[in-house]
Formats: sequence, C-alpha cells, structure tokens
Amino acid sequence: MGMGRPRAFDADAALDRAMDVFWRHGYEGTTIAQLTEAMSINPPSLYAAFGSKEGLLKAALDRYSEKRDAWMEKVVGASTAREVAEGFLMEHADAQTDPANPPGCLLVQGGLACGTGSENVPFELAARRTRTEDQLRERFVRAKAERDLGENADPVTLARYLSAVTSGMCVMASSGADRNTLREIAAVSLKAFDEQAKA
Amino acid sequence: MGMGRPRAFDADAALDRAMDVFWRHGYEGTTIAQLTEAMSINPPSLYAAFGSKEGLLKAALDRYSEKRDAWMEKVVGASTAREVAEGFLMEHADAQTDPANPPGCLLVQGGLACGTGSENVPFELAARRTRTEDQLRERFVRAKAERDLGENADPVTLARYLSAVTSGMCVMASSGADRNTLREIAAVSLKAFDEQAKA
DNA sequence: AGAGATTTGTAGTGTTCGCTACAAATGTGG
DNA sequence: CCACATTTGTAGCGAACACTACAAATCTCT
Repeated sequence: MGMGRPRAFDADAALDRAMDVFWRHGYEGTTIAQLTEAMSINPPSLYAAFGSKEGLLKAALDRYSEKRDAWMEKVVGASTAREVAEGFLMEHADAQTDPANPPGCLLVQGGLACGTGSENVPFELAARRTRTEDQLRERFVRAKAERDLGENADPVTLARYLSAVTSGMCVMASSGADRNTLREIAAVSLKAFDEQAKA
Repeated sequence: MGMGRPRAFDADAALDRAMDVFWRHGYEGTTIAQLTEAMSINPPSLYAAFGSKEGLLKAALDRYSEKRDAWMEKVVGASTAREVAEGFLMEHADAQTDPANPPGCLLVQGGLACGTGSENVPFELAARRTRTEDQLRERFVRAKAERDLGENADPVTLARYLSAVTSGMCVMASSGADRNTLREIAAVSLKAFDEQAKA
C-alpha cells in the first residue's frame, strides 16, 4: 500500500506565519481566511494538518515554546541569580520590541479573556506563562542553595515578580512602548530584585 | 410636539452589566446576544442608546473611567510620593481580585490585540491606561518640586514603572492569581520604587 | 503499471455574527 | 383627545464565521 501524496508545504514555516497572525490579532481576532492566506494554504490543508483553529494555535504555541525554551536555557544558564534576572528582563525588553515580530508576547497578546467556546485559550496561554515562571523559580531555588541569594529571599516571590514585570512590559509594548522605555522599566525592576535578593 | 416614549431601562445600570461582560470575555469574545441578555434589553434599545457594539464599549469605558478617576484622586491625594506608590500598588492588588468584578482590569482584559475592523479598541484601552500613568506622573512631578523625590528621580520613569507593574498584575489576576500573590508583587515593586525615588 | 493512501483546490455547508425594518406601545405638548 | 416623537419587542437581514464534501492530483508500494 502506498503512503499517499506528500504535503506540499512546510509545516514549521506555516506555523511561523500562523504565529504571527495570532500574535498580531489575538486568537479571536484571527480568522481562518487570514491564516490560510498567511500560510499560503487552503482550509482543507489547515484542518488536515492541525485539526481546528484551536489546534493550530496549540501547534503554534508549541513551536513558540520551543524557541522560548532555548532562550530561557540561555538565560538561566547565567552564573548568578542577579545575572539571570538582568538577562531575563533585558532580553524580554528586546524581544518584545523586536521588529521581526509583532510587539509584546504571544502568550499575552494571544488572549487574556475569550468568548464562550474558547475559554480554553486563556488557560492554555496562562499555562505556558507559568512554565517560564517555574523555570525561573527553579533557578532561584538553586541559587539559594548556592548561597547566591539571601537567607530570606523567596524564590517563588522573586520568580513571580519578574514574571509580572515582563507581562506588564508586554502590555506596554502592545500599545507602542519602544525598546528604551521597556529597558528603563527593566532597569528599575532590577533594583527591586537586588533589594529582595539580598534579604 | 411630544417628547416621545421614555426609556424603560436605567442606562447606567445597563452599562455596569455590559462592563462586566466585556471585562469577562473581552471585546471580541463578547456577543450582542450576551450583552442584551445581561442588560435585559433588546438589540434595538442597545443600538438606539449606544450606536454600536464599539459605542457601547466606549460608554462602558467612560463609566469605568469615572469610577477610576475618583479612585485615582484618592490615591494621588496621599501626602508623600511613597504613599502614593504604595496606595496605587496595593489598591490595585485588591481591586483586581475584588470578587465583585471579574479578575484583572477592564483596560487590559478588554483586548490588547483585536481583529480587522476593531483595531480601534486596543487603542482606546491604551489611551485610558495612559491616562492613569499621566496622573501618576503629574503627582510625581509635584513630589519632586516638593523635594519629596530625589534629585535624579524621574517622574516619567517612576510612573511608567508602576503602570507596568499593575498591568502585569492584571495578567496574573486574569489567570487566577489571588490577592496575596498580587500584594506580594506590589510589595516587591515598592522596594524598587524606594530605591529609585531616593536617587 | 496499477492499487491504495493521502493532499490539494474548488466550492460550498450551516451557524452565528452585528445590526436593523417595522409596527405596536407609550410618553408629551397643544 | 389628538398629532408627534421616541422606545419597545418581534423577527429577520446580509455578511462573515469556522469548517467540510468531493473529486482531481500526487505520492509509495507491489
């Protein structure tokens, strides 16, 4: 028995296109017509490959998470908690204003509140944001064990704080804040980290 | 000539109901059917009073802004910049987890990214967020004139920072963060404010 | 080459969307 | 009580939505 006609498009490249559309317009603001045009495929190809609009979003999020994980690995690879925090904040400021992508972060712009039938989407995005926070927290747990953080510094609080700041930066980036503005915010945030870290 | 049949519903009460729906589902996730049911009116009444779905959102935002302005007046009324920052952050933590409202803030949950035809909505929300930031900044300008802030403290940066943090708290609240979590973030943020304020 | 498996493009499907035509209902001013 | 003005409820408008039936096309395997 044969193996069927091969797919004529590159799924990863198509996912990158879809990611951009979801990022720019949010899940609910994105239409299948926009997606198929951006991906240069027809609806049946989209549905055969990804199942549904939500399935496509999840596939795009998986791809997004891959890149993000690689990026986070670099960030938490820094030798001190201080450098981890600084790298996390500054790289976020740059990434959210990277002209190669829509402003902000897909995990926030994708949709914080959705309509009936898409309640799952905000959950999905939140779960992926939490993952980043978890990676930070684990790194800070290690830092504390290494006496790289003060006796009273709480890895949970530190990770949450940095996560909150970067989410806030997303919101500002989405409304046009430029790179320097975000870096300024990052720099101020870093002072709170320092204070908290030496506690 | 007569003055016509009087309106049978309270516009402000109806706006409060609409606000809740927009807040919970975002602009694009909200349908006219949900709105009319929540407001206990029929579509023609909605359109006669507010013009369109977007007109209704703006009216709801105006009402939201009224309440917020009253609240901000109280916050910036504090006697020191430090108290202003603390009040702003802590009251935000409480407001965003007030069980009387959906979690987060309408100006963020309403929609950061929207589809074609609703591009105006994120702008509108951003403009109202900026207004809060402006109120903070002006208060800090005054604080600086009063020597209540350090020589090198920048009111613009301080206001932006606080604004970013509260936006980040919105994102976390929308994904279930509880009041104590947000207060913790507020407390850490306040340390950065202190460091920056005495510069 | 032929059979089987899968993808592709065309052309829709039914549903839901934001919005409105219309006539009955209800108020005011003369 | 009678024009007049406005709101109300019913019912439904065209358009856009997510999604799919179907047949032609293109591959692999024998």
